[in-house]
Amino acid sequence: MARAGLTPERVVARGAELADEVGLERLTLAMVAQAFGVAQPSLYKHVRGLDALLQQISALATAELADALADAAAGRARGDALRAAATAYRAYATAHPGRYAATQRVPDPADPAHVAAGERAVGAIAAVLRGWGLDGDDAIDATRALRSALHGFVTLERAGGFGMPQSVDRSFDQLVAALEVALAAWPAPA
Amino acid sequence: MARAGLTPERVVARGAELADEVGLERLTLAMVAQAFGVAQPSLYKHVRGLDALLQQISALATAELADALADAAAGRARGDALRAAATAYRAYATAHPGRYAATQRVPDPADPAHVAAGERAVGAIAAVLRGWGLDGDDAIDATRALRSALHGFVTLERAGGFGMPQSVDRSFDQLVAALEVALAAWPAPA
DNA sequence: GCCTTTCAGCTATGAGTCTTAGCTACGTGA
DNA sequence: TCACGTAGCTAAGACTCATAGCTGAAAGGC
Repeated sequence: MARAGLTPERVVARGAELADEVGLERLTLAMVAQAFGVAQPSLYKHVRGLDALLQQISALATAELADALADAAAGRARGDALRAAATAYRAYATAHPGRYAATQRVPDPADPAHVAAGERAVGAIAAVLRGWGLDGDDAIDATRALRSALHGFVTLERAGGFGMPQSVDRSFDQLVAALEVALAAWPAPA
Repeated sequence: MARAGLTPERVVARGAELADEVGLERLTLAMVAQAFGVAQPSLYKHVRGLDALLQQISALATAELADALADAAAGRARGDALRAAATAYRAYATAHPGRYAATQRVPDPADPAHVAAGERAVGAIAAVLRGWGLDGDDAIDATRALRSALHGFVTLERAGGFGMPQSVDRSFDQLVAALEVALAAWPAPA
């Protein structure tokens, strides 16, 4: 029997594709194995198990998202950077729902690349805020607010939480515009 | 063998408690059955299956959350109502993580009580916004923004997404204050 | 060119999940 | 008191992840 030529990287990449297609929570080792035309236990030669596979998909996705955010914000400032990064964030979550869901897993401290990717992603958002001169605790608060708004919007959108027929695109534009208003006044008066 | 006295309501209630303890995604029928001292297939006399149980936990939780939001906002207006509702939202998600996760399931159109609970929850948030005189598409956009910010914050918080040591409580207060700023300027200028 | 070693992928197996089928005996209504 | 409905049971099947141990293809040393 000819070898299938599996590698950890290929298994993770295929797993990420399948997660985007069927949803992260429905991803199964049997599915990945079938995609390679291989018996399910064979995957254990390349991945420690389902949980490890999910964690590595998370690492991959976090790195991709960080890159997308950094690319979008590069060469822009203030409102332009905010809009570009927000749009890139939503676009990634929409194009790669399974991967995006995986990014919500906390990085394994034992995986330096994963931890670094997480820091790059948060850093890309924090960098956008630097245009408003925020630092210290204010920058932390604003970063958390921005992440919350974006994450909340894309997950609600994806989950079908916006039932009304009105344009979701318009709502997103308004959300981003509102964020800009809030940032201009940050920190908000008590 | 004495009957255990199961009912659909008791099964759902116990399921919700267990979901809060172990996490919604780890809730298992075997667990619920064990909590009642009953064989696992016995549950099928009261619940159509795991997915139906999760859906009914969702209905229960959505109703509870809607009540909590309505109670918090009752008798308050504008900033007071916003702060009270936001605090109640976060408190519910923190106290009942499993139930809160269940609220993200889209209501089954065939379950009118569930649909109504969802509308009550969204309506409670929309009612808060009425203090700012929003209506039409603006109200929809603002409701979606508010839901996104709150949902995003509590899910990131719960998932351990706020790794920095700075106070999460303070960040939440700042988020709510920023929402108030944004609402005062709604719709934000393009 | 041959032999050895490594290891990728295999089969077999076990524990756990949800789910259905069919039985039994408890509790209730007549 | 008796019959019926049904709550909860056991048994069984299809699926999951995971481990153990085998086999044969590929790669390296001489």
